[in-house]
Amino acid sequence: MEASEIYKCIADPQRLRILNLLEAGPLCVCHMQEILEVPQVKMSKQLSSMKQLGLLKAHREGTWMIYKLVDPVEGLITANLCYLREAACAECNQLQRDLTKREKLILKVTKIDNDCPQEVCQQITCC
Amino acid sequence: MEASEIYKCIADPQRLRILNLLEAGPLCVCHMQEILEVPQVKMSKQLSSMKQLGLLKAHREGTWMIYKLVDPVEGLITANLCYLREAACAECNQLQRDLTKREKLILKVTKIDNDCPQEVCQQITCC
DNA sequence: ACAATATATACTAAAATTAGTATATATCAT
DNA sequence: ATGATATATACTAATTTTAGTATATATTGT
Repeated sequence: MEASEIYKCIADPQRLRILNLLEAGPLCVCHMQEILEVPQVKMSKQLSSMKQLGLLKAHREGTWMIYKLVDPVEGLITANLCYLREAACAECNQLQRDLTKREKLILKVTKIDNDCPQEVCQQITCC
Repeated sequence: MEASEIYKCIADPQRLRILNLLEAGPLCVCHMQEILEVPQVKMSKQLSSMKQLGLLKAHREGTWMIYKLVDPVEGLITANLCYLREAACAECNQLQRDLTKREKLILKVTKIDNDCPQEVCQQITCC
């Protein structure tokens, strides 16, 4: 994968936020949608472009599609997420807030709604 | 400066190469042009967009315009150049080759042509 | 004042990216 | 088979980015 392709990808704040979320663990489309507050089409298209690029893979669980980072994670991605988490900028705060929102959402859909893909809720200490 | 703006900038291989060159020291437009082998218009436009973004600054020395990175260099740029120099990919090799080409060119214009901006040739051990 | 060199800008055409609406597909529960 | 939910795709319109040609400006040397 070319560095320039990766940069083009993370040059879009939304795509960067997706990578940030997925680094913490797999997620299904609708949950990412809820965290980022974007229309379904947009989310779906961005995910598919990132999958095509080779950064993400997906599999189905029921009606859900679970997306995750390919393993091993592209080093350039890791390095930049790592940098941005330390840094102090508007975008960086957003990334942190997304992670918090992710935690809460997974807890909710797991414990309260009891309606969460296996692979996602497995991440919770007590599921 | 927003991270996404910086990523958009370095998503263009040519702009990345410019930053890579300038991290080694200031250069005038025509020398960068020669190293990267691009038409004058393109070089000029890319430089001006990067200056506008706030990554570069420029001053005149005779008919030359000398460009350099603003000080302090944007951390995200430094981190990425650093990463790419260590990495093994086509783009990374290009960056190395550019630096070598830069060394040779500066030596030539300084010692042989004797036609080099002060600030550029000052970098040479013996000028 | 004039020519040469280095660089920048205006303008236009071409290409790439993004966004939106509608529609399609897959899976599950009834 | 039908309806509901989650997701993907086709198509189009709008926007942004890039590239190219021509021209302008600034500086220097004659």
